[in-house]
Amino acid sequence: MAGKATSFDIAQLAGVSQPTVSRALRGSPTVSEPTRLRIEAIAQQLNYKVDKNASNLRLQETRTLALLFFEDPTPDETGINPFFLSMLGSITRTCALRGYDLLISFQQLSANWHVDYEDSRKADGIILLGYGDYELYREKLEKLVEQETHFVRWGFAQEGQPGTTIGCDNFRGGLDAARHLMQHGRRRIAFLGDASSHYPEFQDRYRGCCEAQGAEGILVDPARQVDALNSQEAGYDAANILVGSGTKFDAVFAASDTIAIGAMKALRERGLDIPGDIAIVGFDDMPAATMTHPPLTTIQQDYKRAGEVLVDSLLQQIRNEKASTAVLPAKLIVRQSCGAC
Amino acid sequence: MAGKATSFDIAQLAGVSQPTVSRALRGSPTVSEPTRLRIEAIAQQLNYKVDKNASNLRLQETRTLALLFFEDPTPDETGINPFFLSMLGSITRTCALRGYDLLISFQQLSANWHVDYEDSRKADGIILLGYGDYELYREKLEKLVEQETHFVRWGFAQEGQPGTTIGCDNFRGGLDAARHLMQHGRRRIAFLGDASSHYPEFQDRYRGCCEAQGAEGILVDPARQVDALNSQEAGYDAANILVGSGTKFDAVFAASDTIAIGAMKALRERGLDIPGDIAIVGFDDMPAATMTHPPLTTIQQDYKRAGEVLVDSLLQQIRNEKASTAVLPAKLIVRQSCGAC
DNA sequence: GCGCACCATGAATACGTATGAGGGCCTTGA
DNA sequence: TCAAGGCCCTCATACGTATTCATGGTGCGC
Repeated sequence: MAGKATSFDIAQLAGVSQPTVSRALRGSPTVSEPTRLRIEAIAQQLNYKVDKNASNLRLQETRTLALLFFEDPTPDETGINPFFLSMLGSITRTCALRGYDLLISFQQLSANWHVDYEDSRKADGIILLGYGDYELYREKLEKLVEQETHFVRWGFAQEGQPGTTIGCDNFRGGLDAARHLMQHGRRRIAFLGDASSHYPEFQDRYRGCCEAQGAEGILVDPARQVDALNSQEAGYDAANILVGSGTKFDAVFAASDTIAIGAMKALRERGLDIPGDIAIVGFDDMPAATMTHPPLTTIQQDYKRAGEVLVDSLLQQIRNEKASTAVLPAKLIVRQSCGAC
Repeated sequence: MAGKATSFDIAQLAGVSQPTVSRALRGSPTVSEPTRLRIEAIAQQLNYKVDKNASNLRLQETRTLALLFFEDPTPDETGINPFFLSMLGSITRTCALRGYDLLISFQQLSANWHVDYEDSRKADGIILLGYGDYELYREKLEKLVEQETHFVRWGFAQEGQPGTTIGCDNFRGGLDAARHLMQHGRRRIAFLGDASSHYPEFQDRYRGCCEAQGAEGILVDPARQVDALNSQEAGYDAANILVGSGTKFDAVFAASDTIAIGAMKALRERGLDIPGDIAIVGFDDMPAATMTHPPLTTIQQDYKRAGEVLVDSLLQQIRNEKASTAVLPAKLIVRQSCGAC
């Protein structure tokens, strides 16, 4: 037997026709029990596996999802958001459970990769994972919708957005972070992170932070907000700018753990004690948050649940069911950088 | 035009036959220039993409590689080795450059996933990434070889191993780590990590460490080696055992950064100063190594190059060329935990 | 003006699977 | 004994592409 076994090979050995083999292996009730067992035995013996290409061609589906990581600044492999990497495990596992394979890529969204994948029938749908300037890729999303591509996106969820979005409750996360800091006596909370509408996740976190302070009667000082993109360097620079400006603050709420880690380095270099002088809270609960010194108090995004919801929502779309947009809860994880322990 | 455009649709619009369309789009020289241009224009206008399933079926190849993460202990998504995640970026990028897609999975190696993937023609070859008890999966590898599956593995490279392996120079890495510690006055180097043949990477690192000490006339005390699997908890426990045993040591060489981070926590809790009392060197240079306090001196594995070599070696095999086994250099990255700065 | 070579294209077919339509054969009931 | 009906299977075909072989037309040389 040269090459891989086909359903014809099995048919010949079993003394039946090829269609009977196909039906037997798919569990069709029109094949009699003994015939089915005989075919299954031969298939196993030949180590037969259904040829996915042929099967997919016939069925007009791929049983494969595509995952696209994109990051707005240079998509250097070092720059992959660790939070997304954590989510990757959950996504692959969920795909496997649902009987789907996962194709993965780190291309830029600006390439027309997304169009290719579904059109060329490599995948039945696409999962988009990325931070970045929302305005820049909004029109890409609109094009996807227009072409009726099945996709879900991880990010901030808002009315009137193109496509289906799954995200966490950034506003509530910011609210909880600020509340927690205030409960431990901090009254001057600085925010490190871009608060413009181009980075809506960060903006929502900042809004929650402001809301919590307002509820306590604290007037939010805009000077305590310093823009920062999502990198350690940006956090480092932002913290230095903040200290250098002379603005008084006794706590930092960083828009991400990555920013927080950079900020901690800068604060420590300036001789400030964490959490003695400055309490600090991050966002994401990435793995490295437990390894900082002191361990970082942060707002946890449930990456495990997020992966499941992303996959299931996408599969709903593929089955032409109504895809559910969802907002997942964010949870405060208290460690030591906030001074609560 | 219902559904996606096919080559027949284009043929009709261009007033030619389907084979001509196929030839034109693949750049066959037997199609005249004007015809080709006309066809290309129509294809673009219809947003035509070659159906991969049909194409692959016809060509009997998939232009896809499969990546399998496996970890010997419970493959919990939290437990994914960060070093492998770093490599992922490089692998996907290299695949993209070579015109291949990447399928990904976190299954256990014990499932017969690996067999499925190539047999069911979902992928032309497999990349295996995993740490763990080598003896346990050796027979799996032998089975892969027997079935003539194309695969490459990241890990320790040794004569007589089944299949093709790409790895880094663990022995040399261990040697350099110990030398560096000795150059800064440390004479009693402890090793945290399993040194049995079940974990050959760790064993090689330990061997290098011993060799370096021997060259300086230092008698290696076996009491300074404590077994540890690759986790923070294991590092934490091992360091506690070491301290508790009363064995004297002034430096720790950890078999991985993860172990080192756990050990640092334990040492600090015992009131030991790093690097004042104990110098410490890790292995891997995972992203978190820069975030520890103090930043961790470590042996860097070049994940970027590793990803390229893995992909290219696998592609060589697929083209039936002789696949090259390679050992990549390991490089000492000096930070502050070793007391050199 | 005829034959030959050559070029561009069309016709036919294969890749391996899945399914609707149809056909034997056996059972059952009158 | 024969018709009806159910069961199990085969026949034919479709999915969309890529290639081999065949064909028609053109130009060139003698």
